[in-house]
Amino acid sequence: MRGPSNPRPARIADVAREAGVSITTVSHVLSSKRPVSAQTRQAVLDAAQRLAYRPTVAARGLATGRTMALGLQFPMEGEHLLLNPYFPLLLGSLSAAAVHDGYSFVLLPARRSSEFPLESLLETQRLDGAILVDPSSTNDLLPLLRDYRVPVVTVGRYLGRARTHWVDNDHAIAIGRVLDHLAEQGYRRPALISLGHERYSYIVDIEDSFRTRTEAAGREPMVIRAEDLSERAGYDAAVTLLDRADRPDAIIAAVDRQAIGVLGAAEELGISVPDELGIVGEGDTVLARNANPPLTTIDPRAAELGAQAIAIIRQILDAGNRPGRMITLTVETRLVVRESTARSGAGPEISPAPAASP
Amino acid sequence: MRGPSNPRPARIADVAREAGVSITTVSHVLSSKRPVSAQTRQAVLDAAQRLAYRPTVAARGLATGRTMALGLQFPMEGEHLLLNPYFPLLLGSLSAAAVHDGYSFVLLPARRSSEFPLESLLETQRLDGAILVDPSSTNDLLPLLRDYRVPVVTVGRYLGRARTHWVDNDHAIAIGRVLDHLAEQGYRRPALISLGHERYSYIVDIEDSFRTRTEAAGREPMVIRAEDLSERAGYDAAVTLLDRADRPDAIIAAVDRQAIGVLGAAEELGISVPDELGIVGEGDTVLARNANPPLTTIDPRAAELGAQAIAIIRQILDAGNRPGRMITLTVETRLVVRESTARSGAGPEISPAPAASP
DNA sequence: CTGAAAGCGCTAACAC
DNA sequence: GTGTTAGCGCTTTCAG
Repeated sequence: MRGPSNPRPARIADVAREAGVSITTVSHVLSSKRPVSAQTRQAVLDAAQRLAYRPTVAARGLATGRTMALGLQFPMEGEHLLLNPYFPLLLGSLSAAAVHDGYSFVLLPARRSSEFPLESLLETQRLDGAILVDPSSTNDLLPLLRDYRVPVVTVGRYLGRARTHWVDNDHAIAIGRVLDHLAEQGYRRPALISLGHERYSYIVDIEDSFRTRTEAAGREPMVIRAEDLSERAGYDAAVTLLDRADRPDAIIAAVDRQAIGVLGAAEELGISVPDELGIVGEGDTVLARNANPPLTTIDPRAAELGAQAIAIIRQILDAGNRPGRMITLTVETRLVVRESTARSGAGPEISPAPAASP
Repeated sequence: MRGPSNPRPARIADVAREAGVSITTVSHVLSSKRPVSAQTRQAVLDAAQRLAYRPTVAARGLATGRTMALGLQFPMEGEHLLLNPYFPLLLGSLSAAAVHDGYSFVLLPARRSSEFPLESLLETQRLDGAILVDPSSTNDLLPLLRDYRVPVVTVGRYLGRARTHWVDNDHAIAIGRVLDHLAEQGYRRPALISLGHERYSYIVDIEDSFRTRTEAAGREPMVIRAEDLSERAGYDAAVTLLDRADRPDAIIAAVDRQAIGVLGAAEELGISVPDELGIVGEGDTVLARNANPPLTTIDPRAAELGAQAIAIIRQILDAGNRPGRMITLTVETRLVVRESTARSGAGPEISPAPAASP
């Protein structure tokens, strides 16, 4: 069935009447801000369910002084070459979680510009909080939000001066898993393609853990920094790597887009994948899935990242943000093994997806 | 100077006091919903200005029954290969205009999925309206929004059954300008790279107008459909085109990303740009600007498109949407001439940017 | 042309 | 453990 069913949405008073209690009680059942007897509680919940009750966002906002709007910024503007097919996944999960909690978004630019009334927005206190995805350390917005005391949660850590709440992948574990997998498949000289500038925590993390792990294994780390996250940059980096005397037999790329470029380079140079060269990407995007051969990739678990980011915001807003006390959350990645590293001919395998660790 | 200045934002009552009138009058001045004497009006405006007054979105929403939230959907999810660096520009302008009018966004997925509580959102939280950017004709969302009577404005026309309000570029004029320019520069056999599926009005428009114009000039239209909007697809299409006996001496690509691919193909085949081949892109993105040589491109005037889309929404909401009466707005593009078509060695030129035509 | 006052739906003192 | 009630800031009848 389809189409609108409730001509007039249920109000809190309707629920109260239906459950035979006062609206106060309904309010408290829904917010759990004061104890309610189990019986009453259940009656209210049932009534709310029956009437498909949803609090009116505006009314709640007016009463609590909240706006129910969150700032949202992600690496798009001015850095188009960083466009990452993983963002859509993340945005989807952020939006789903936000909708669930009654929040909507104000899309924020990474840098101030005359076109966007940023100051006026902040001045009039219209944001309850803000979520910044992969903020570069040169991000203009973060210091500004701090000045205006807007609680900020970043997805990926901010490397600038300010401290923020954050949720991030555990990239050390991720790289460890990749290297273990490559070793198992008999690859001996893995190389890493990262990014030409270290403005993202993600890049720093994968470089560091790759270096550490490789050196621990008694090998010299092969790391090359690509221009950007594009296929082209991946291609260029791969060509350089594969031209070396001690050429790598496996390449880990910072993102799937680059990995696609690596694949192209291998193809062009007549290097067979996965036999002569293993390739690993990151993002678990369609790019990796649809490649030929399909690419082994690190799944950052975007859905989890998004949900946790919103959860942190809610926690801060509900608890009345003790300043200085930062909430940080690590989400484990998942290694998705596909043909691009399946040297042994074993079928694809997928590592278990653990829950976020607190 | 920086940081929060107003500890307590001004309320409508403050403005009323400051101007020596009632809050009713202030409200009416701001909404122009009933006549107010010029004197009083000015006094109120001045007071509001002085106090930097901004209406509280939640309060207004409560009083009017609006949510002040707009659905926003653009081609990201599930169609990652369509990622277009022009979207960030458009999103920026949409967001700026929305903020100005007090609106925030709920990011909507193009297709229903179990992860996103779309039905529940529509049942309850009621969006005031929705903006769909380049909706494909197979878009799931549009029919759903219709069923729930959410006013929809599309950027680019929707080719499915339903009619919507829309704002769109005038692609016929755009292609005309490009062809004129190419002819001036002495190019005689222009070809067009479009998209493999006709699900977007944009693609239909440029193909049609290219065909019409070329045939009118007594030539056979050379049109090839690329796989997607990626550099790779542009490259592949260009290689095919440049392999023909009657090979084109100019290529117009549907988007800048493809045009970059065309450039790569020319380079690889040893075809000089702009001498042997002229290249034109679309989007006026950094991709075109930073290419070597810089690419001539069609500027869709994203800022104007975004502002107009929001303006239409506001008009519908304010006027009380007479159903059936669709608002449509055409925004003229601008041709940005750069080296990739500068055969005559003349410096870059830019066509004037006309205002939106009503 | 202008004002007073009654809500809009919810939260949170303040009672009991 | 539960209910009464006074706002939150704005729009909008209804009076004047």
